[in-house]
Amino acid sequence: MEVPDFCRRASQRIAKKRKTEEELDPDYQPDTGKESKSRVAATPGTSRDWFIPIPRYSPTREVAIPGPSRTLMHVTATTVSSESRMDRKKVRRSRAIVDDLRKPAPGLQFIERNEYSVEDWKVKASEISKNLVRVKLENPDTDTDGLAALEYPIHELTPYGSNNPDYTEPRSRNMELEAYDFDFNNLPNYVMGTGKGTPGGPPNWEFKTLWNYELTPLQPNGDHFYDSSMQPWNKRDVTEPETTPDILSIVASFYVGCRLDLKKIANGSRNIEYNPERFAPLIMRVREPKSTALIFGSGRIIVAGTRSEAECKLACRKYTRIINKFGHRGRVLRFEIQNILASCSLKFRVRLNQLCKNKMLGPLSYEPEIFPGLVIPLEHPKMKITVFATGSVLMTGGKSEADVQLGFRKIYPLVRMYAP
DNA sequence: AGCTTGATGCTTAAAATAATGTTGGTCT
DNA sequence: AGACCAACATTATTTTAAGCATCAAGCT
Repeated sequence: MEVPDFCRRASQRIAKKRKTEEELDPDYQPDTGKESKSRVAATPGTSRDWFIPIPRYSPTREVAIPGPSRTLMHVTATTVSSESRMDRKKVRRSRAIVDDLRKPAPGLQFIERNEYSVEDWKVKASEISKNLVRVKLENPDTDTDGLAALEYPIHELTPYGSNNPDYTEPRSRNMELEAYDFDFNNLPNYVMGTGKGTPGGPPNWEFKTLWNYELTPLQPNGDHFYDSSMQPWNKRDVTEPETTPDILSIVASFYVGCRLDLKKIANGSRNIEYNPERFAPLIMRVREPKSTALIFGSGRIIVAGTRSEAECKLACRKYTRIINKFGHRGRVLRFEIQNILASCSLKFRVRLNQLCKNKMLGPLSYEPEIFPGLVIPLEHPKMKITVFATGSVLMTGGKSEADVQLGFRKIYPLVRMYAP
């Protein structure tokens, strides 16, 4: 049997590692691989001298799944919910095992055993984008759910909704879940912006317009998605938001201008953690302003946890002063705010299952079984905003307080449309 | 035994940092 | 078969949201 190239290299590495470990420890017992789930069991009847390592994650690739329905699919990887830290580590390594299915790889178990037909995989959740539906699958071999997400053309799927006798309610408490609805043609379409948007095309819209008018989704009308004689919105002013976002944490970085002796600092100061084998930098905390710093030997320092730009700068000066007590001559150089996290409550609930179908901001990922929030990416200012069904909003990635306010004002009219 | 309750820890996002580890590809 | 390289993961810090799993403790 021809051994795939990546398997050959893997067995080489193992042999090399075993050799060095044997040199260090004469009583060394090689790992049999029985315990490790990150390894895929070798095909029955073949030698166990090499194992099949899981191919690396590849964003998308067309693969043919062997089995009764040899459907062409795009394969993407996804994360797994509710796994322990170690399990997640294993799962990450075992993501996208179908990556190389299309290549002739005679040693790969899942081709030979013909077990990976679409019918054999348990459908866990789905997400609609364009005319493809994403389905998360459960892999019977690795005992991990959500191992891979496959994208099927919709017309090749059996409807998996309430009409299906096998249908079970998702275990999520969020009963707004409509991800099991595969009927793409009946997705609601919204007319937005100036009202001159091309039917079927991307809506032509501006935030300014959104801000001025509360938009109302129009009902599909025959072959067209909306009736052109109708006004695309109700001319009603959107009320000003009742709240503004509060800054929860700022992450900033700066450079002290010289290399630092972390051992010396660790031995002489309080409120520090230093375990270079576990994590390279020294972790230092001060009470006022309440913050934490990661101090690297290169002289770069990351300060996290402050609640305003002014507090953050003050904390940076404080850490520099502490460091200078140990013989360094540092200054605050190249200070830069890297990330601001802010939150606020909208005071109304948001229908996330409808919001995620809005095409205004591109494809939005919403998988309530994995995480109950809907993440909306913003380009200007570049940040990500997570909206929860309860109306809580989290904003991450902002570079300044002004960014946060601007981002919130941009997103508010959009989520306002989806209030009950 | 089976239930409820509370605590804990994980999921998502962002960002910098940097040594070390892993993995697949290419070349000799 | 082995060297080498590129690219990425991992380790940790901060902070919150809501949902879920998994514990322990207490009660019936």
